[in-house]
Amino acid sequence: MIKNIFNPTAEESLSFIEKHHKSKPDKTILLLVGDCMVDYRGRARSLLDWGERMVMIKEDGTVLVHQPVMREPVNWQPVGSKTEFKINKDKQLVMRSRHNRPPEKMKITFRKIKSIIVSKLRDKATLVISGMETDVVNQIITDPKIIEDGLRINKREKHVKSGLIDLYGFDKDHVPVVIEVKRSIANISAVQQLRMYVNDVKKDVKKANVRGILCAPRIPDMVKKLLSDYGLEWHEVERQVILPDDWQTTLKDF
Amino acid sequence: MIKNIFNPTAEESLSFIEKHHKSKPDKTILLLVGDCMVDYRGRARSLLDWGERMVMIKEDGTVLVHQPVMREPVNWQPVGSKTEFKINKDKQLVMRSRHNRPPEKMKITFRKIKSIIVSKLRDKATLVISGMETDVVNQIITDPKIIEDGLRINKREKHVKSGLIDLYGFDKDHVPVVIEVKRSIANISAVQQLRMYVNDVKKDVKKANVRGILCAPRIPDMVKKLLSDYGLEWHEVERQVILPDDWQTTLKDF
DNA sequence: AGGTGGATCTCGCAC
DNA sequence: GTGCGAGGTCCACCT
Repeated sequence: MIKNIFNPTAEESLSFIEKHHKSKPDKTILLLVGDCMVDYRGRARSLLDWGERMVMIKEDGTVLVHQPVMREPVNWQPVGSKTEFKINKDKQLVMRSRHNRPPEKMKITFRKIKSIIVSKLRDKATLVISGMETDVVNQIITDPKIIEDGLRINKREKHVKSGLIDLYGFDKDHVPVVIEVKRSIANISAVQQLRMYVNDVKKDVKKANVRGILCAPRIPDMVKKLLSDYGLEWHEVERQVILPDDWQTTLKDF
Repeated sequence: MIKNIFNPTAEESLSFIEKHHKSKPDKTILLLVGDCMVDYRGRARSLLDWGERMVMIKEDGTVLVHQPVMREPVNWQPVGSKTEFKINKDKQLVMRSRHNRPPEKMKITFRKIKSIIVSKLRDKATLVISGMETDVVNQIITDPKIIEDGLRINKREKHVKSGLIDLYGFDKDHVPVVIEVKRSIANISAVQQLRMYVNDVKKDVKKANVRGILCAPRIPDMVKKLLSDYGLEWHEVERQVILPDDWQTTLKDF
């Protein structure tokens, strides 16, 4: 199902929306292309002056206002918002969207509407994704010798005073090992983080000898130097992406 | 300018896109509603099975794939991507988008197209927003007794070895004070950050007595406990939002 | 429901 | 260009 109207007046827009969207906003998406201004009040406040944008209302109540550039919507309302349409005293179409907890409201006033589309979208697929930090962590758990021979991983997400250790275990000489994993370039704050964790563990286990290893696909020289200064280690890991077997055929003809 | 076509075949879609979008992709946005699957390879990899979605190509090359729910696009390409359309051997419309540095590519295959819209969007407005961390920082500079009586702010964005101190000054007893400002909920890493800054200042000024205060609209009990453990202080600040004067009239009739 | 941390984060700013 | 931090972050996961 798809319905559309082009260059409608405000009144035509309102009756179109009431006919095709209002009774089932949770079953259809609505697209509006037009010249509008946007007022927002909630966690912050903003005002966006007149301009032509694409407005989308999704089935879950999400509202997105997209300018002609940028990945991010310039304004939006969160999942669970309720949206209503009216005609104001200047005969303009006005859209008001409300959200509770956190309280947020957005008002969009249209002075020209180029197009409205209402459509049902049948989509039950969920994204299958790979290549995230958790994948690297899982990879090390599955095969600890990626880091070094004799390493045994004991715990994932071990809580210490300063935060959460990604991986905790012992090396072949039974020395405690703290591993911090980063999915992209490691930075100085990762070093500080690792340093704190190692100190926490030293106190917890009452041992002076605790190793700390930073794992990342790339570790800049400055960071390596800092790690050396603190007696910490590092390991550059290949960020390999594992996909289900039946993907291979799909991907080869990219 | 706005052009549209409904329930086109793959061939009709291709010629419509070539006619209305291909020659000026940086001057028009393109909306596609249809049943598609998405392959993505780049910083990560993903596969999204068949389903009906809304695909948008913006003037800057950004591509967004939106499912019927969620604020975030399920797939996307960054600003600066180049997109091409073809018909595959199964007579399906295929969209390929490429990006350099970081290398990313996305392939969308359509098996049914419900609607295509091409439109020019004239929009020169930029968002006026308020409620940022700098506001709290400015507020403290303007009126330091918000934190405590006798406090004098000496420097904003003071550089130390570990980073950038938000606010630096002295209390009524001339003891150095380091203030770290967070605009939302303070977390454990903010404590570590403050702790390092205080240590850096202790070394710099060669004094054992340096105070550290964490300012945030909300500070969880666990974080407060950690601050106490380290001999640091905190101050929960009201996050006030400042708007230009001429907004008041616009906002009052929300 | 609230806390915690990752993200194909995105985006802006300073160096 | 690269690095760093904020965001109306969003979002999933866990307690």
